[in-house]
Formats: sequence, structure tokens, C-alpha cells
Amino acid sequence: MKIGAVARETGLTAKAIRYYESQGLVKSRRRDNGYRDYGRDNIKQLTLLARARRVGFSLQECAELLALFDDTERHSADVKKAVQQKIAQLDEQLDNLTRMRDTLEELAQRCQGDEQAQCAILNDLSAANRPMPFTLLGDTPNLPEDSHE
Amino acid sequence: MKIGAVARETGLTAKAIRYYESQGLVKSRRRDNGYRDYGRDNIKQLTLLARARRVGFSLQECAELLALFDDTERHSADVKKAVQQKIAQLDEQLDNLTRMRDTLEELAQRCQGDEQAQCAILNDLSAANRPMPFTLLGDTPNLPEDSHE
DNA sequence: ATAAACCTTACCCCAGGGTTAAGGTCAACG
DNA sequence: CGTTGACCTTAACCCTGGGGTAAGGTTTAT
Repeated sequence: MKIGAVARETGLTAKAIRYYESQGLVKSRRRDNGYRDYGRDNIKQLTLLARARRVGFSLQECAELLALFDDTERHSADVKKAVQQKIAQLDEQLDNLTRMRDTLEELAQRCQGDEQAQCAILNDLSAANRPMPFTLLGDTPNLPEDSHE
Repeated sequence: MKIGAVARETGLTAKAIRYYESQGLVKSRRRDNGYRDYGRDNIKQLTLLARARRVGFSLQECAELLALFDDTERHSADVKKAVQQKIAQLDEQLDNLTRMRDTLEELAQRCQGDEQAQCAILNDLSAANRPMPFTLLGDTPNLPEDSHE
């Protein structure tokens, strides 16, 4: 099976599949003409990879899942643990996003939203000392680091 | 005020401030020795920038907020509209993450989590046809594109 | 024979910086 | 006077997770 067919079957792009290979997540044999060639095992791996990505696993984490997948001595408890950790991470992200959302909601409510230049949102966001009359993300100092996960 | 002091005051890193300047979001005057020098206006802008970032605005969107901030002819309605659009974006992200979370929850429940190699999670994630007995993200084909927003 | 549809590698691009490296400046201390 | 340490400067490479494009080789069908 050539890469294009695999892409259609897994929902990945050919580019992504090559990228995963370059990162050591999957391997492929080559035909005489240099084309990558995939068998049933590869397709199972790539299907797992695609779905794990879709539910929020990072490539690093997908690599660990694939290692478990290929390990016939694995314990299902290990897989379950990884999934539960990912659930906990998602919960944390959900918390952060919810706090952002609520902060914006409160800002919006304090703004007239009319023709005037006076704007409570800009005032609150740029004020020097304690800007918000309500908690801004619980004073967590480093939110940006969460967003790239 | 030198960049280090501004960094401490706004919670940004000096690097980030220089990066914002390189992207045209803020400007700074220079002292004779080449050091960046910031006044009250700069600090207000950077405070706004830092807080807008923390509540989920992209750099591009922050640029628009700063333009409104500097525009004395602005209408507060425009600012409010931007905030409400961001709220809608956050709601969409929250939806996606919630679906991921629920999918993982169902996968985990179907897994024994014991010493055995047999694992429902890996089976479901790698199976060929209809893998999940439940909806996987509502069959949305392209979730990864949302994550980089 | 030639065009369409594949495939290959290789390069630059995005956000949002972190992390060196290599060096200039400035204050205080001995 | 010299030196140490804390600043500051630019430049340049690293990360994630690929997208996009280019330049070229292959295969297939017409």
C-alpha cells in the first residue's frame, strides 16, 4: 500500500505520515523505486496514532502508546493509566479555558458597548495595580505555557 | 524604566517583550547606550498585552486590541465585540476538549486495567472499521487544526 | 508520446517564545 | 584601579505539529 492510500484510510495526510516516520514513531519498507510501502501492521499503528492524536495525545505520548501496542508483554493497566493521566490533563486545560472564558464574560458585562471611546474592558486590562475587581485566572502567573500542549 | 523592570512589573519575560517589539506590537525608545527605555504609556500597553494574552488572545488579536487602545476615536462597542468573539472561540475549544475527555473516559471504562496484555483501549484505537462503539468526536474529521489557535 | 496522478527530498513558514552565545555597560567593592 | 556581578544588546538555534511549495522521478492511462 502506498502512502496516499494509507493517508486516505487513516485520515492522516501523507505529509504527516512522513513526519511521524522522521520522528521515529513508525517505520516503512521501501519499494525498488523508493516509494514507501505499508502493510497491515503499519496501518494498525497509524490508525492508533491518528486516533490518539485526535483525542489529545502529544506525539511523545503517542510514541509511548505505540510502544505498548507493540509490546506483547504489556499490562492493560499501563495503558489505562496513560489514558487517565491524559483525562486529568484535559481537565486542567478545561479549567484554564473556563477561567479565561469567565474573565472575559465579566469584562464584557462591565463594558457599555456603545459609540463612546470610554471602555471598561481596556481600562481593566491596562490598569496599573489591582486591575480586575474579580480574579484573573486565580493569579496563576504562567498560563501561556498550557496553551501549547 | 529598563526592560528587566518592565518584565517584573508586567509578568512578561524580557525576551517576550523584545519579541512583541520585533512583531510591531509595541515600540520603545532607546537610551544613549542602546538600552530600551519604557515610559508609562509603554507599560500600560504591555500590561494590556500581557493580560490579553493570559485570557486567550493571539498576538494578532492583541495587535488589534492595542490599536483600539491607542485610538482615542474608538467605540467601546468594537472592543466588546472582539471580546465576545473570543468568548465564542473559547466555547468552541471547550466543546472539543470536552468531547475528547468523554471519549477517553469511555475508552478507559472498557479496559480491565489489569496484568493482562489484552486491552480494550488499544483494540478500539487501532481497529480497522468502526472502532468506537460510541462517537469519536462526533466524526469531525479535522480536530488537530483547532489546537493551534 | 504525453498528460495526470503519484511519489521523493528539501526547504521555508506559523506561534511564542526558551535557551544559549558572545559581547557591551554600569555600579559597587576592595 | 581593577574586577566581579547584574544588567543590557543582538543573533541564532531549539521546540511542537505539521502546511505549503518547489523541483524532480515514476507510473499509468490515453
